[in-house]
Amino acid sequence: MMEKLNLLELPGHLIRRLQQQSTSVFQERMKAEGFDLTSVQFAVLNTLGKGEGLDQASVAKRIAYDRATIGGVIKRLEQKGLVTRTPDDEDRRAFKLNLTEQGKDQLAALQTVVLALQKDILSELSETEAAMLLELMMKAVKSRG
Amino acid sequence: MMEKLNLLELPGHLIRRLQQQSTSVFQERMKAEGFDLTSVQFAVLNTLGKGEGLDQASVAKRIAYDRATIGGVIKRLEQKGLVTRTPDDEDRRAFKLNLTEQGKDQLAALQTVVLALQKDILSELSETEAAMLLELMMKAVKSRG
DNA sequence: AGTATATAATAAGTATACATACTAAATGTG
DNA sequence: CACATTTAGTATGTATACTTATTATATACT
Repeated sequence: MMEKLNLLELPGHLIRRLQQQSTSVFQERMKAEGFDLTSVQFAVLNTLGKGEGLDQASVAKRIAYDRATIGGVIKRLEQKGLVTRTPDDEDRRAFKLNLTEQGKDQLAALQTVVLALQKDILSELSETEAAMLLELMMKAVKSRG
Repeated sequence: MMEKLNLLELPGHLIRRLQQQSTSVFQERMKAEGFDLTSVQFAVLNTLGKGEGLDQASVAKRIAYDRATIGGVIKRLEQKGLVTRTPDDEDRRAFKLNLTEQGKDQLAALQTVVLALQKDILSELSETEAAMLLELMMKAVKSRG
């Protein structure tokens, strides 16, 4: 008689729970501060913050998403008036992405909020433990970039 | 001039990347072994493995999902012929969930595969490091159960 | 018993997340 | 230049993941 795995102690389950906690904290904090942005949307906004006129594929590569998902995210950011899409003269398949003034303002205002909220995600850990976890996660993530 | 956050070193990003890696490894391995199940579907199957005749809400609570999501997952498991839903005589709102013979077989066959694949998720880490990461993740996850 | 509250499941809506396929355009090679 | 391959973006389809609302049923309380 095969014993069932104790799922709750396996890496896969714990990682998912942590991700769940992470997005949950992000959403609550953002809402509390009066912003209407998901973590993915913020990630894209932040990536566009340097004003390099990246295209969608480049953004996707930088933050490790697939093109299809990022396409949708950018569409929503455009609808919110935070991002503009301009046809790229040098590559007629692509669009150059840039923040609107409103997008820049939001991004600036968000820096403090997002930085602070990151600590809440790991609020159960001490400073040392959190640092250790970050270290291990960075090593564990195969950066296939 | 506000410096943009280096997203790539924040907990939120690393956790998401790890989750991405986790589900990716899970899917590849399952496919390679000839199974057609997602990690969530396996989690539900494994939870039902004890044969307690749990209902959807109980399953959801155990593995920390919301009811709506689990509803869909179970529907798909039912369509695959792995799970049965029987009206609960004691609570006419609920359904008792049980594995079919095929479900039990799959679950048994999956134990080794899933256990093995968990190591691949953290293949960049040494045994000691992986253990440490697990430890920290368990502590970091607020088990609001 | 009658009523307020809580709960199980579903429905509807939004937002990821990714695979696959397709179109248009760019690039590499002979 | 002709042709094969690659790439940018979109479309389609499937599967989470969660919120809010709704319906039916239970439970608690008066």
